[in-house]
Amino acid sequence: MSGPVQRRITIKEVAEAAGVGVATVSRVLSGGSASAETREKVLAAAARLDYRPSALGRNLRRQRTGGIGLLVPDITDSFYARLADGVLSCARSYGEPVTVGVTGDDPEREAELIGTLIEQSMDRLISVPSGDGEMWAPALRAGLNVVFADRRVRADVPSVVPDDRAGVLTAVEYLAGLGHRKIAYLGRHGQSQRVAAFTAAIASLGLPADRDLVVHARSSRDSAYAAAAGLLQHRPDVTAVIAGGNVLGEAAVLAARELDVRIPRDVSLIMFDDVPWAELCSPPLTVIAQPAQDIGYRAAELVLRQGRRPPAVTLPTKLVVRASCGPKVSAPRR
Amino acid sequence: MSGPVQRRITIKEVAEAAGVGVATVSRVLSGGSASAETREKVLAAAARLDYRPSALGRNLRRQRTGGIGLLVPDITDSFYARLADGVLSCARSYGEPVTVGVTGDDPEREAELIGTLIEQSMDRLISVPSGDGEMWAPALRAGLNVVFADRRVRADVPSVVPDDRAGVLTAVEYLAGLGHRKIAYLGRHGQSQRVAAFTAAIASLGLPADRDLVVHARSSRDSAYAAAAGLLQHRPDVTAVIAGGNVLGEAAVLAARELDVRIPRDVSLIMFDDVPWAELCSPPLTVIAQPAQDIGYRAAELVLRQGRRPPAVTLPTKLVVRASCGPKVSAPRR
DNA sequence: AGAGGAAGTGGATACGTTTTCAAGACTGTC
DNA sequence: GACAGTCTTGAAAACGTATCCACTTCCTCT
Repeated sequence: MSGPVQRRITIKEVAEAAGVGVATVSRVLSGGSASAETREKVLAAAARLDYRPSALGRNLRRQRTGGIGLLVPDITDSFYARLADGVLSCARSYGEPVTVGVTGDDPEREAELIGTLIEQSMDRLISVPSGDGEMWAPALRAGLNVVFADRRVRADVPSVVPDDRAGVLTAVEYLAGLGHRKIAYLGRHGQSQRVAAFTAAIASLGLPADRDLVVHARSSRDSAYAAAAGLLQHRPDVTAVIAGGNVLGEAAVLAARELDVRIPRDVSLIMFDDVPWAELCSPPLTVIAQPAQDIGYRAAELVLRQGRRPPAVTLPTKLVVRASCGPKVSAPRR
Repeated sequence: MSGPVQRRITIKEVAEAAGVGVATVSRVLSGGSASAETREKVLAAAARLDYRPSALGRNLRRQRTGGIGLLVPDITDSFYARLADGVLSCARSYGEPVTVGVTGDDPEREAELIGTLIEQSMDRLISVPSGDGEMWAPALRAGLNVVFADRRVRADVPSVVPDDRAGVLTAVEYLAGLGHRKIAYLGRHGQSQRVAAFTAAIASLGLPADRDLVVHARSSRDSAYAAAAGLLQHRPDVTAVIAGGNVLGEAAVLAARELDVRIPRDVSLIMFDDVPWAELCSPPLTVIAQPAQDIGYRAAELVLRQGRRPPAVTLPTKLVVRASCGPKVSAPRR
């Protein structure tokens, strides 16, 4: 039914049509030097034949595939979707295709995806690393151009991260200012940086340290809900919680509602990451806004620019006060 | 500073190490016939050298790049993010990398991205088409394996779409049942299918037809807000609106709040696409749930299976009643 | 035992490009 | 007018793989 597929035009045919050698065509098309007359002829022939250079041939010759590999834990998470959008936006202005992989915060899956990308000879990679980044050693040894986003787990890899320390500190200070002393942190695996910032903030403000006040969830929504519900249920003494991401925050609101814990009367909630629905939520959520898109964009810039690269760039976060935090009530909730 | 990058192992070296010819190595590794003894030797040598076949060489030889190209209007939109997640999930089980492009619902950008992917010799493409799909003609002529997702704009391209007709009809019937007669549709460009279903549903229920009751927005959040606000402001007679997607719904809630239009007292709202925050919203949003992830997964299956492909698969939608719709009040809002 | 066939194997080729290299054409200077 | 220098050009090699084809070996059937 469908017509005969038309064979692809090669550089050889263009050369023939223009009456020059293939080398000349290649040079003209990649901006090398050539006489005005030849350039004219080649360009005309290429246009006439609608020639499109094959990335396959070029890549094999150059021993590297263009484009960028991007590894995120969960593309369904608004934060990573925005991060990806930033990467895609930057890559588009360079005309570079982006190959996306979802790690699910699983180091094993991440290693597997790295393998696939190496097989493709992708030499530029942006990743939100899952574990401690040890699986990156072979990739780095192979000369890959790697940039980490959102998390900084290796000193030898340039990273673009939000200012976790300042963000967490702001949140903790804000809650402490409202009288809260038992503050819990609801995080996901892989956020070691942020957890460290949390315990440091707690300590610096002289609040009681309690390891059980940091709870971890996997990347799935179910896991987030379970963690949030568990926290709310088993620790009636906590009066404020910081959710380490928008799906954690969503889970916290849901769990609170289910358990009949009122926000902010019974517990105050601060969510990391400002998402459009935070304002629509009931109550509107106080958040630590993170420049997700910028993180992606800057990471892409870093990985595309060949020049010397700064070891790390940290982007500011911002506290956006809405209505999910209130003063601590004296009576502990039942 | 960084150690010497280690050169890549080639099939030639494996052949040498195994004491066989390159052809044999290739055959063994791609599952061709070989004696048990040779297979053993080759596999051992490959493992010992940690050989990874180069996708570059293979692709050039095969005249096709593996992997899937995926084109979505906006990866930031939860619907398309979930759709992409479905594609990625299916592709992963086949070990195929996925290259993602963002079209912004702009046919020109879409054409540009198609060009980039053709240049990469990608021969499998999944797209949420932006316009009427005319820019796909060259790609199809080039023999590309294309599947449309979410929208069906060409009969000669297999498509995986939600059941727009049934979904819209359900929504309109539900609203009509509550007494609403002036129902507006807030859509985005590219959703011709759904708009047609809307006008058809309106007609089939004997409601007054009014072309101005369907309003269009571009893919950006700003545009969505402007469209929603405009509709709410200029048409005080509409008592119910159907938002054709989650960002439209979000914009409608925001605009209503800004304009002091109460939901559902002043206007009822049904949103296409069930998102986690719909339940968290105030009021919780009544929605038409769409199987976004399934759409992506099925599309990926279709594009990966070489066999005969059905012209179209339609996935069911579901009305989820929450609290954003109420009976029509007799007095028109001011 | 000889013929016929099947199965295993490796050399050679092609995929489309970029880049090197040497040769040719041309310009300017002494 | 000869020579050094610059600029332009095309033939050829290389990138790593899959596949064609011819060759050898081994088995089976007459």
